[in-house]
Amino acid sequence: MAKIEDVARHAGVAPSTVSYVLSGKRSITERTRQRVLRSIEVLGYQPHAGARALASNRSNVVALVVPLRTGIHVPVIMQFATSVVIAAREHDHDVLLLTQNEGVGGLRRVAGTSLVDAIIVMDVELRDERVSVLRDLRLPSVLIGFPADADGLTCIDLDFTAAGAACVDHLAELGHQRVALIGSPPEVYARGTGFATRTTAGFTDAAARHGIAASVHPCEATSAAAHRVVAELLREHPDLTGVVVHNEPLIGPVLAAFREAGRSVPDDLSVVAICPDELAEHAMPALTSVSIPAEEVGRQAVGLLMAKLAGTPVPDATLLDARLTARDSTRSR
Amino acid sequence: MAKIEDVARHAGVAPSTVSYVLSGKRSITERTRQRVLRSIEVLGYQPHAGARALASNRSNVVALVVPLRTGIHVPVIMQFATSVVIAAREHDHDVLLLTQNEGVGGLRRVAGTSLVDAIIVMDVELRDERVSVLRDLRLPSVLIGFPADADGLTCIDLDFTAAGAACVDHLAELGHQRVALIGSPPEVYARGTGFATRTTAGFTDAAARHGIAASVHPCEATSAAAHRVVAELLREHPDLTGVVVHNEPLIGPVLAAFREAGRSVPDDLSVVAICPDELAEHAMPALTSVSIPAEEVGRQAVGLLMAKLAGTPVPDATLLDARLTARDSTRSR
DNA sequence: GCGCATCGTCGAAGCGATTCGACGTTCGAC
DNA sequence: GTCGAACGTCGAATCGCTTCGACGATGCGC
Repeated sequence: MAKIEDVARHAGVAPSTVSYVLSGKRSITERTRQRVLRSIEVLGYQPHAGARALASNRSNVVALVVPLRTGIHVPVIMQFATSVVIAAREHDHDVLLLTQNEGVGGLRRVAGTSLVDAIIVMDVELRDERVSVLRDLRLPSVLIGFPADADGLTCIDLDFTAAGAACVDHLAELGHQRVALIGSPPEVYARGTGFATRTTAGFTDAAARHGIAASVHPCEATSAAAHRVVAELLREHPDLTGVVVHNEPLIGPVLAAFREAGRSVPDDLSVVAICPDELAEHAMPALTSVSIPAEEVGRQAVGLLMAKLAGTPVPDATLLDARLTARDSTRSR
Repeated sequence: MAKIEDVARHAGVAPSTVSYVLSGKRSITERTRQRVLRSIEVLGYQPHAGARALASNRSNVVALVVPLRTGIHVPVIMQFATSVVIAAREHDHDVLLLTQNEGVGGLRRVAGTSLVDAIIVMDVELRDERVSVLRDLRLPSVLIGFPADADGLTCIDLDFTAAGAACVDHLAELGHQRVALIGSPPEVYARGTGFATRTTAGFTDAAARHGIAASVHPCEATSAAAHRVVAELLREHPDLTGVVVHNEPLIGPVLAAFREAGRSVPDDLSVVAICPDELAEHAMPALTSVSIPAEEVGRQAVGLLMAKLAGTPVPDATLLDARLTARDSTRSR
């Protein structure tokens, strides 16, 4: 493996010059710059990551903590993780994967050993022990989701409150008088996961504002549970005409259950989903939805992190717009 | 941040002694060992990853290349990735996440900069350009899946041939005379992804061996496509009584389609799935299935990698047993 | 009681980059 | 024509750890 010294010798310059060519931190004559680049190419030189990290005090690696809990939709996580990796690469960084189960210790470890320069944490809960650790670590970090006490932390997420409200606004505009929200599994609410409770709040408040009846139904992510909830809804609220589903794996089963119960979407019932766009587009019928912009969140999270690494100040909270796209599952009455 | 020298001073020993306490590469008197450990704890010492990597020529990081293509079931990937991370941590390694889209360049980069010690590649295709690169890199690697030319490489996967066969064996034993396989989307076959073609082969061969009629149906992972395939099956093969589904997202929709077509599972039709156990258990009815042991594959892949890193010889190919679990979706005729 | 392994520890030499101060040139301003 | 600033390059120090050879002390066999 060629080292910087080899490159320097080959190009007839000092090692430091090679370093400056690579980093651009000092000006270099175009002529020697080209010569050095040529040598790098000829020798196939690739700087040693460890040496670089040691000397520069930067590893160019960011940690990504992904959840592995129940009740959260895996494809969304994956989409998000992927976009983080891609965005990080665009900023010349790599991504170290950490799982929830290493917990706080994992954060301390990767920070303490200088393995990573910064941390992204997904699926933050209202009361999250990692939050205080992150605050103590002197590494930049970005949280996906909002803890109860977000002071001094950088957080980003879809504006779920607005998302819940947007669904109701849409249904109210179409003239619906009673709506229901089929939400995340009970354990998710119990954990105090921000996105679930915020959606409910937005949903409930908007319904009140419009003066229409509303109810909230947490639901396990199984086909059986979906059928149960649907049966219950139809039984207890015969006047129900608008349904919001905020639980990705349930979308198919809920639609199927309505169909099997003899209710047609959108003729008898209007359905709005909060889910990634592809999911809404591929459903039958295509669903009116508020999209969960996982990719956008990932990209922006990395952007915030890089800004912090560069010392640029960033906003504490970033809420992404809730955009509702009308498709074929809602209709006015 | 405390360094090894601080620990050494605090414990009254040489830095090298601290290092040996940590690595165990030379014997140390229990008394000084304890003293050093104490100092480490008191000072909260954590070795600098970069310095360690530079000096030892080992980063203690393995790269994991995950696919981000269409037609592969995301939760399975995630399960697998998670188990890799956990297993790696048990061997004191971390995991660097790479995405397919960085391609061969990504492999060259992380290897060339000594960022990682070893590589795990998921979703290997029959003709995969990464394969030759991996062979050239002098880093240990493990492939999940089998390329056409696996010479000199370490591969591991579920024995999909056996899985396809096991499904047919089970149905044949129950007396079924015509079976169909609903498989991955066409593009997956087109790419030459090993697991899809191997399942089909096992399925077809077993059917021939049992002398029963069989057909194979690639299918997009959408509810609409599922309905289409089911309709086609019922129309073209009225004598069909056994169905194998090897396409996770389709399981729900296929069951729903049969139900809507007035066919009961398992009374009219027996269904066997090839999918993770939880999925089979949560379906309605619970599905007889050959499980995809993602976690097991992940753990073993890491095990193989660690063995290679330690210089222990490992088998070129590891095929995990296809275990069929009978549940409520199959019945004899 | 002597010589020889073995054991436990030390010191110093790397590992391969970055970075800072220094130093000779060049160029524009006066 | 001189002076100073800006520019381009170099050399050396440094980052924090591992590892190898050396060396005194200890234990064993004879």
